[in-house]
Amino acid sequence: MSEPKNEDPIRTFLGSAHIFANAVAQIIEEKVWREAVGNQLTVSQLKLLKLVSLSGEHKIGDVAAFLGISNAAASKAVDKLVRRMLLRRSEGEADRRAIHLSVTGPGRRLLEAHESATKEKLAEILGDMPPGTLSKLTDLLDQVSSKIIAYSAQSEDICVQCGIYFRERCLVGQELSRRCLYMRQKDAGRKAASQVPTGSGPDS
Amino acid sequence: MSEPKNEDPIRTFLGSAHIFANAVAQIIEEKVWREAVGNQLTVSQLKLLKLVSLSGEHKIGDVAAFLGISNAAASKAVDKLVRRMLLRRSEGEADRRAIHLSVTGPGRRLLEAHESATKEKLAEILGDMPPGTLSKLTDLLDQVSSKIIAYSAQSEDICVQCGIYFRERCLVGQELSRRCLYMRQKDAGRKAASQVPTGSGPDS
DNA sequence: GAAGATTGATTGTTCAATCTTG
DNA sequence: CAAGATTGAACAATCAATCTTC
Repeated sequence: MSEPKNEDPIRTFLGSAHIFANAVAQIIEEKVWREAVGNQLTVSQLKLLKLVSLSGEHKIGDVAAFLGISNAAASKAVDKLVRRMLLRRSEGEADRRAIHLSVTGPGRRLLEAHESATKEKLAEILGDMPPGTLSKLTDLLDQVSSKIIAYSAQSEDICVQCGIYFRERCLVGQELSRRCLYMRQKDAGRKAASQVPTGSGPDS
Repeated sequence: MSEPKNEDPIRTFLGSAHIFANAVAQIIEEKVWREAVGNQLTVSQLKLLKLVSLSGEHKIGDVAAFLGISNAAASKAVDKLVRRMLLRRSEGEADRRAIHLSVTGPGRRLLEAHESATKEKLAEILGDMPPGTLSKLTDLLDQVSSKIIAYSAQSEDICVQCGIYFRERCLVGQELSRRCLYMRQKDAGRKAASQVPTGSGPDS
């Protein structure tokens, strides 16, 4: 509808998807997010910081997979944040090949400021959407994402690229009946916690 | 729904949006598109080629705005495609500061192959969506995109970044009552065509 | 002088190679 | 030898500066 005698609906849909993706990336992430931290951090750095704060310690490879960048890029990004004293890097205890990451005090303060400022802005932008529209849209998006991801990867163990947005009940993961990186991480955390209660693993 | 007692619906929505955007960018564009042309072109190059073929001759600045990259990047990208004989670059007739771009024979053949291969794959991926779902999703996406874009830019004349996906009746542009770059282009083309029928302007 | 396009320096990203630990 | 992390070279993107044409 509203595209009367136009072309391929799939193509039309892709057009909307493209604009939407750009709007989210460029305006919400690039503009809203970065303004919230006074443009002191790039978007990748912000994501990295947030990821570590949410999910506790990580291997570099996991960080890279979550963020959708290469191993090398993740390593260098971590390096930069460590040098700015926002992240702490220590060697793994069990496996000395792996590193452990954690957020420092200043880093955590920066993130908290970011959280509240962003939440406010987003309410301003999307707050007047008809109630239910957003959740309906969320469901539809998840359905389509599942189809697309299912097409590309038959393998079970592929990250769905939730980035910093992982959540407890991820429709995409469910539809694909796939254990994404986040779920794997959680399981590992739970298993470890049952032995040594260090309190790892993201608590939603 | 399906996110029972979970967090902020806006945040949940952003998560889905993120995964969706990644799925479109990485799987549809990066994988499907590039496979369709045998990985001879990068996604940006493909978009550039397609843009020129769809909308006729262009100034570099327009190309950059459509594609969402900087002027400099656009200039260099054009350069590369010209060197590979897929694009033709000639000086503007009226305004010799501007350049005119057109697609060469090989370029057009490459694009046609891409078109049909992509269409086929997409039907395979999304073809079994319940009818109407896609158009409903399209409408919802446009609504949200409008809100986001409206927040960021008060100015009238800003491109909505449709990239190669511009269409005749763009909901986003309508909702914002904004003449996007594409529409400006069309108007200019129509005005010129009424004087000198050179056949410029994209024909849907 | 202003608008358009191009070039140079910097930054960030990837790929391949290397190094270290299991 | 395998898995993980880091480094070096190549490449693309941006910003600032320059050059040409109006």
